[in-house]
Parts: sequence; structure tokens; C-alpha cells
Amino acid sequence: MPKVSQSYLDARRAEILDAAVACFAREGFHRATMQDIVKESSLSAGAIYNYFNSKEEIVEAIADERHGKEQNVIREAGKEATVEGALRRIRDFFFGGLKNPRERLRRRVSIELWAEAQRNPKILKIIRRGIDEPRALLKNILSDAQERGEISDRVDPDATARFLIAAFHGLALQIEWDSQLPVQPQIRLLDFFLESLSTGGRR
Amino acid sequence: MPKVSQSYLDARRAEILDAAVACFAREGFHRATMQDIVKESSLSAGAIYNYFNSKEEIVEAIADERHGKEQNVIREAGKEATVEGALRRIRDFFFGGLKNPRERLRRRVSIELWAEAQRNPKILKIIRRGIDEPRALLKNILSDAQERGEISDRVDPDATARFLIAAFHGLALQIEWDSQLPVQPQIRLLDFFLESLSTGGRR
Amino acid sequence: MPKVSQSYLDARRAEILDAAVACFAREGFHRATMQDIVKESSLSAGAIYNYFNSKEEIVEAIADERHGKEQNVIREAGKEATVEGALRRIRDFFFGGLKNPRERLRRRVSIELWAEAQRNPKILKIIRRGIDEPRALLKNILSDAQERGEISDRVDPDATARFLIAAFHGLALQIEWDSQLPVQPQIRLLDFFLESLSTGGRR
Amino acid sequence: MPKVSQSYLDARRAEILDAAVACFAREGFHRATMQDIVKESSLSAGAIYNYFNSKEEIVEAIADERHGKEQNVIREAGKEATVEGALRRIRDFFFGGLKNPRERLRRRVSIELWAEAQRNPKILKIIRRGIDEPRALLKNILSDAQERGEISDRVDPDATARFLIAAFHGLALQIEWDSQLPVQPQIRLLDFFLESLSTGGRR
DNA sequence: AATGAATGAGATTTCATTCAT
DNA sequence: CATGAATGAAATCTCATTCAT
Repeated sequence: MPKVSQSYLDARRAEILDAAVACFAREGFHRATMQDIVKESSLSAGAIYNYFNSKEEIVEAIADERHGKEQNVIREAGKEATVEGALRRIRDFFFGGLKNPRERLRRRVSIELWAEAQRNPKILKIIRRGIDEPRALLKNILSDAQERGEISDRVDPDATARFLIAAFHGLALQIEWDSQLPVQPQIRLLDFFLESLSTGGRR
Repeated sequence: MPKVSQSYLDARRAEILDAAVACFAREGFHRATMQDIVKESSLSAGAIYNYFNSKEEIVEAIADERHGKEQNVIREAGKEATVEGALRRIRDFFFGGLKNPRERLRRRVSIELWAEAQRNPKILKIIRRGIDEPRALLKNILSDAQERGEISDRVDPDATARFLIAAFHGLALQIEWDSQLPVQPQIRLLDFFLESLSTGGRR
Repeated sequence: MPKVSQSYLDARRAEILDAAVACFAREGFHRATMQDIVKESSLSAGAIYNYFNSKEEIVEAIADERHGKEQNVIREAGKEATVEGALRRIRDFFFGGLKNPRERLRRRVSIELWAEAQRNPKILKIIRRGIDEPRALLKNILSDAQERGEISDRVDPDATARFLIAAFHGLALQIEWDSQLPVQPQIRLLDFFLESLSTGGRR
Repeated sequence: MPKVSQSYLDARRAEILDAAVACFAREGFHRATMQDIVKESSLSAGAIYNYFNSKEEIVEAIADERHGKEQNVIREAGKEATVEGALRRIRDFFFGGLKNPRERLRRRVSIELWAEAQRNPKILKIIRRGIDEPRALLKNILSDAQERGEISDRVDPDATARFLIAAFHGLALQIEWDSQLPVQPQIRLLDFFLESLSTGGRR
């Protein structure tokens, strides 16, 4: 089956990653076996190794893919003119994704990645990039708003950006542990927090 | 002739858990082997199985121990009269722990536990208890403060409690990924957030 | 439309064998993979199987080729009139080959073949032919010399032929294990040995 | 089965090596599997890895053991007063070993080792030691004999030692390839060679 | 004839757990 | 209660060979 098109190769690669995400979400990186991935995909063990050199590399590719997607969202959000607009966008992506089963799988895998990053420098790097870029964008949004006098000078834009990301990560954990978690109150609280930032500047 | 004192048994058990935490922090649950724990501790493989029935059980015991400690802190914090006092207490425990190497190890392991909870119902239960109890306490503190008119009626005490815990978890992740992360701005931001809650009551 | 010239086919076949010798010398028969040979040659995996039915067959073809060359030398040597002349010829081929990098590769592979012969009857056969023919030739040369009274009656022509071949093989090993091995003393020793054969007839 | 004696451990180790020699002689290093060795021995796969870290290490241990034994023979031979005595001793060990089936197995494995040495530096080192020591001993024996005027000044003791070893190696190969090979003529030829050395000194 | 992706059996090695001493 | 050698199932990865294109 030689001389296949690039799109064929890309589709195979994507298929492997999809199968792997399913397995990793179900069993975790370490309990999921290559055989599981083989069964979940339409490929053989040997074929998978034509696309990835090791199980580790599959994990890394998933990390890459994951944070690539997240960065797109943040980048889009960055184009919004106001703090509220940008944050609302991120908030909607975050909470909206909960309805998508595929996205749920990927979030489970993300939590695995957070643990994995403690030992795998490549994954750590990917995750840090995934934090640093949104942080810089949020920071800029907040700084600009401060210059325009829209939000309080007392808040540190960088720390605030970091804090918001932290809260999203922490909520992702809680949702994972309790899928019944009511989401509306969190949305309202975020709104309140935003409001505090801006009204905080009044005095 | 299995006549040894209870304190001897307790000490051995604790030694195993300490060794396991060290190994798990270094290698993760899955990469750390029982042999690693044997080497790290002063016990033999067979002896460890006199105290725990499986590697899994060691992990669960660590989860238990961990959240036991956290709950103590929260409980202590609950005795504080004011929201600020309580949160300051939690905040200090959280950021103060960063200086303690042993505590750092335990936090690394906690992140592993978060991932593990996705597959191990016992650990999930322990973790949920570790969230629910502090949440209830914080909620009470916040409700009481609302009744006293100290903080805005517009904030949902339960959602706020959850959100704060989420932020702490998220910051724990970021600290793990970047031990250089500046802590002071986060402390100031938390103060600002607290202040917002109370001044949020301006109307 | 498989219309290609025989010389094209021969060149391809030779190319595969050259690539294989390079790989086998570098990695040994078992560690060298078909992929290695593919990379070393200009052919694809599938193409190689149009010329050889298996990796095994490539090994056998190399053995054939190798001993074909050696036999030519021996045959040429057999045309010499005197024992000294014949042996000098073989000696020169043997030690002279050390300067040729390609020949060095082939000798490394020969040693592999010696081990392989223990399991592969075809290779054993090729190797035995490679011993028996030169042995017969040397034997004839020696017998003739004995009849002419040039060398002692006390030496067994066949055993001597065998012994000389053994010494060449053993020296090939030593040269392989230590490429710095001084060659001149060995040449002089062979001369001394030859002389002994003739002077051995002194009584 | 803990707390076992050192002799127990030694016996197990020896058993593994014996099993490995049998397998390697039968199948070669690469075709013999760990499972083969497991079946040939009385141990399990896991147990073998308590004694050796890899299949490679087993091969190396066999090389060590092998050349240890050879060196003993040479060392003993070195105690003989005369060249004839020493060489006769080595010759007897060499040809005598042919009757011992276990020794036959080990020689097959030795040939594998010769090939393996081309890629494994540890084995190369062991083999070179196995050449260098006997060579030094033989050289001394020959030099001493030269000083006493027993053998010709024209022969280089070192080259002669090397040459004799080469001949033994080469004959080992031929015997391996043809177990019917007549041994007596070779013994007589060696005697003749020795005689040449000594009588060669007459003029 | 050539290509090279796919196959899948099989190889080495690991490791939680047991149990004779 | 402790020891630590033994177990053996299972995991990852390799590679000679095939065959649709």
C-alpha cells in the first residue's frame, strides 16, 4: 500500500491519536496498553510505530494537539476589545466544552498530562507554553484596560491572568471529579469577579 | 511470637508511607516500583505486605493521610471569626508549605492523585471528601458574614468556596510546573478579591 | 513490461549484496535489518525481494561470492611451479587484502559466516567447499614437491595444507580483533616454516 | 525462599550459564531466546534476571568463564620446563577436549563469541585477554629456549606464539565444520613444526 | 519491476506479589 | 514478623515479509 497521499498519512496519524485519547481517558496513560490502542484504532501494532516511535511520543503528540487547540481559543479571545468580552469568550469555551463528549475525553487526558509533566520535560514544556501564551494575552488585555482607566490600578495584570487560569484549571478538576457540578453559579461568580476589577477602580 | 508494640507497627507503617511518597514524587505512581519503595525504606518487600495488601492500598493510604492534614487546616481556619481571618489562614498554609521540602513532595503526589482519582473510586471518594468539607466550612463562614452584612449578598457562598478551592488547586499546579513562580502577587490578589467581596456590598 | 536488460538486473543484485556486506560488517547478520540494507542501497524493501527470496538468501549469496573469490586465488596459486611460489601467492593475497577497506568488510562478514555455518547447512557446504578445494590444491603442490624430493617425506601433505589454512583463518581472526597486529613477523615466520619443510628432509 | 547461601546462588548462576551454553550452541546467540534458556534451566524468566541484567550479560559471562578456563590451561603449560612439554600440554588439552561433549558445546559457543567480539567491546576485551596472556607465556617459553640455544635464533618468539594460537583457532573451526577431521596427522605435524624450530638452530 | 505501508508473531524485560525459610 | 528469591503474566517494541497500487 505504498505511495499514499499525505492526507492519507495525516488521517492515519489522527486516527491513532483519537484511539489513544479514548484509551488514555478510559485507562490512563500507564494502564492503557499499546494493544488497547491497536484495538481501538483500525491499525496494527507495527503500523502505529510507523507514525510514532514510542508510546511516549503519542502522549506528547496529544499534549501538543491539545494545547494547540487551547491557544487558538485564547488567541481569538485576545481579539476582543474589552476585558469582559475576552473573558466571556474563554469562559464560554471552557464551560461550553463540557457538552462535547470528545472534549470531555480530552480534558480527562489533560489532567493526566498535568501529572505527567512532573516527569516528562517535553510535556512540561508544552504545558508551560500553554500557560504562558494565554497569560501574556490576558495580561495585555488587562494592562490596556488599566491604561484606559477601566479597571483598578491596584490589580497586577500578570498575577490576575495567572489566577484566572488557575481557577479554570481547578474548576476543570472539580468538574472531572463531580460531573454534576452546577456551572451557572461559577459563571455568575466570574462575572462578579470581573465587575470587581472594574468597579474596584472607583476609589 | 508476633509480639511487637503498636507504636513499633505505627512507626513502620509511617516509614513505608514516607518512602512511598518520596518514590511517587520522584517517579510517579506507575513508574515507581515496589522495589524502589523497598530500597527507600528500611523494610523488605515481604515486610511491606504485612502492612499493606497492595501497592494500590499504599496509594490510598497516602491520599487519606494527605487529605486528613488538609482538613485539619481548614477546620482550624473555620474557628476564625472573620472571612479574612479564615482565608488568611488557608492562604498562609498553602503558600507557607512551599518552603517545606517534604510538603513539596506531597503536593507532587497530590497531583498524581488527581489523575488517579479518575480511575480509582476510593481515591475519588477521598478527594471529594477533601473538597466537600472545606467547601462547607468556607460556605458557612461566607454565609455568616453575609448575615452580618459584611459581604455582598450578590455572591453565592457555595460557588465562591468552590472557586477559591479551584484557584488554590490551579495555583498548586502552576507552582509545580514553575517553582520560580512569584508568590507575593498572588497573595495580594487574594487580598484584593476578599476586599471585593466585602466592598461589593456597597449597594 | 518487465523488459530490462540482464546487465541492469546484475548491477542491482550486486548493489544489494554490497549494501548487505556493509550492513552485515557493521551490525552482524542478526542485528542488521532489511531496512538497514534498504537504506544502504538505492532500492526499496519490495524491490530487494525481487532479487532474493529472503534475508537468508542474501547471506548465502554473500558466502558464495566470497568463496568464489578465494578459490580463484587458490587456483591461480596452483599454477605456480614451486611450493614457495604458490604459498607466497596465497600469503600475498591474504596480507595484501588488509589494505583494501572493502576486503576488510568482507573478512568481518566471513567471520560471521563461520559462526553461521554451525546452523545453516547451505553455508556450511559453501564453507567446506571453500576449504576442500584449496586443501586439495595445496596437497597436490606438496605431493609433487615431495616426489621431486624438494620437501621432506615426513610431512603429511594433506595435514599440512589443512594446517596452513587453519593458520590463515586464525590470523584473520587476530587481525580482526587487533587491526594493529604487525604483519611482517608473520610473513617471515611463514617463510621459515616453508624452509623447514624442505630442510626438514635433511635426513 | 530468602536467606539462601552463597553456594546456592552460585549454583543457580552456574545452572543458568549451563542452560545458556546449551541453547547458544544449539541455536546461536541470536536465535536462542530467553524462553529457550528458561526451558533449558529450572528457573523462571524473572529469576534469571535476578542473576543477569540482560541476555547480553549472559553472553559476556560465558565469554569470561570460557577464557578463564583456557587461561588456566595455558598457565599450567607455562610451568613446563621445555617448549615441547608446554606445547604438548596445550595440544593435549585442545585435542583431548574434543571427546568431551560439554567442551564441544563450549567451542561452538566460542566461535559465536569470535563473531560477537566484532561488535561487543566487552567480549572483544575478554577475547584479547584470552589471546594476549597465552601469547606472552608462549613467548617466554620460546625466548628462554632460544637463550639456552635450544631453538633457532631466526624465529620471532612473539610471532611464533601468535601463529600457534592462530593455528589452534583455525583447526577449531575446521573441526567444527567437519567433526570427522582426522586429528592424528595434525598432532604429528605440530611435532614436526616444533622439531623444525629446534633443529633449525643447527646452522 | 518498484514502492513502502501494513502486518502480527515473537522477542526481551519488568514487576507486583508470594511463600519457604 | 521478616526476608528476598522466585514467579509468570503482561507490556513495549521490532522486523522479515507481503501486496495493493
